[in-house]
Amino acid sequence: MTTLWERSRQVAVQAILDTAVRLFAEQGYEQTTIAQIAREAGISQRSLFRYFGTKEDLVCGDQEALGELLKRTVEQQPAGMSAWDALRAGFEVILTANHPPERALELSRLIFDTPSLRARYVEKRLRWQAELVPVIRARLGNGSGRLAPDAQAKAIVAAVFACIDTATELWAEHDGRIDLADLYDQCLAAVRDHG
Amino acid sequence: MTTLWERSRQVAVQAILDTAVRLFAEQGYEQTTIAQIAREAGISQRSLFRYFGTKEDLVCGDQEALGELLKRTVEQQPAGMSAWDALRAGFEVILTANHPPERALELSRLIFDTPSLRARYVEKRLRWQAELVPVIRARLGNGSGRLAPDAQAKAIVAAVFACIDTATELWAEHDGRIDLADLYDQCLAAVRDHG
DNA sequence: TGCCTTGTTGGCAGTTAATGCCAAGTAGGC
DNA sequence: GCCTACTTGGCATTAACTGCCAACAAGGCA
Repeated sequence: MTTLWERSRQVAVQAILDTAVRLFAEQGYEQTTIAQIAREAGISQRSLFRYFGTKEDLVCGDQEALGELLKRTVEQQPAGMSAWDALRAGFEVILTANHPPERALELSRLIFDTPSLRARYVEKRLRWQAELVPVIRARLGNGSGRLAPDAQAKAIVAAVFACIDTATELWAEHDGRIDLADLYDQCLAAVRDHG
Repeated sequence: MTTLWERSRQVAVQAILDTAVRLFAEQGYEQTTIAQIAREAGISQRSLFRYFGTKEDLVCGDQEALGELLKRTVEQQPAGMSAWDALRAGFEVILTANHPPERALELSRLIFDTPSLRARYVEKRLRWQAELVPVIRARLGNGSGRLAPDAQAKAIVAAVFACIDTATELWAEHDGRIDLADLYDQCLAAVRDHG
């Protein structure tokens, strides 16, 4: 354990993150400069960029870790489970592993209200999607469609993420008062149920 | 008609676009600077930014026009047609209105391979989605789901775009040898058909 | 305890995309 | 031919990044 270095790093990261989120909420994302965040967090601009490669990572940074968790969770679902149910189980785990709802709400609003942030957020999610495709592909019965199983998996994963995204947006719009998992189920039903 | 201005503008835009796409293909997007494009297209950097607000617009620029066309097309579908079919009709019109397939393929590859470009592309598509939601909402039968019709429309539009995106990516991966509309139908079937 | 290796920090200069401003030029109406 | 309207290009500036280097702190080792 590289104890002190490790620990002071954690402290610095948290301080930067808190400062950044506060300033973004107060002044808006575009109006807040890296210089200001660094100044108020008591760190040099250069070091801030070492912790967070880009300004967007201050908001979307921990997505990397969640993506890994999501993939592992989906993989570990019982073999008989359908692709849809496995993905839904993964989504559920992410929900509980996420920030406290108060901050998650704040971050979601920030992301959905700031085009460049939303774009970056979607881009990170696209990487999750790519990693999930082989996992889902393994779960598909092989007689079900004309489409190559790989493409079929791609479409299913993309649709699930579209529902996750839509549900999250609705959730943020309603200030978190509606259960996110419920919203997801309803979005999926709107897409998959005919008639 | 503001003839000469209008015409020379068209010429300039086309020259810039050709130069840019060529350089992007040769050296990659990130490695090509605005200064180089301006120099080789014989225009000042300042004017280039007047024609195309951002570097990304050199690739994703004409999306604006397509979004407008998409919305109008979907609106004009017969009243009895389902939301899904209306969206599919819109998609089909866009396909025919797009660039010649050779260039469309090149642009698609560029977009899918360049994270910052893909982010911007997604951002534009999200704007199309937002504009389509009220149009689709008007087309929904009101007894079909627990979800508020607005949310239902949002989910459907998001899912359709997920399929469009997936189909386009597959199409680019197969060098345009598979029909894009077919791919779309198959993606949608993979998502909507149960069993 | 005192050194030495190793990894961290901060400042500085430089690059690139993007924006505002102003002076110079050019098309088109009179 | 002149005047107005609009466009163009150069200049300065900002903000996000990146590379480089010198100062420094942590932890191991004698």
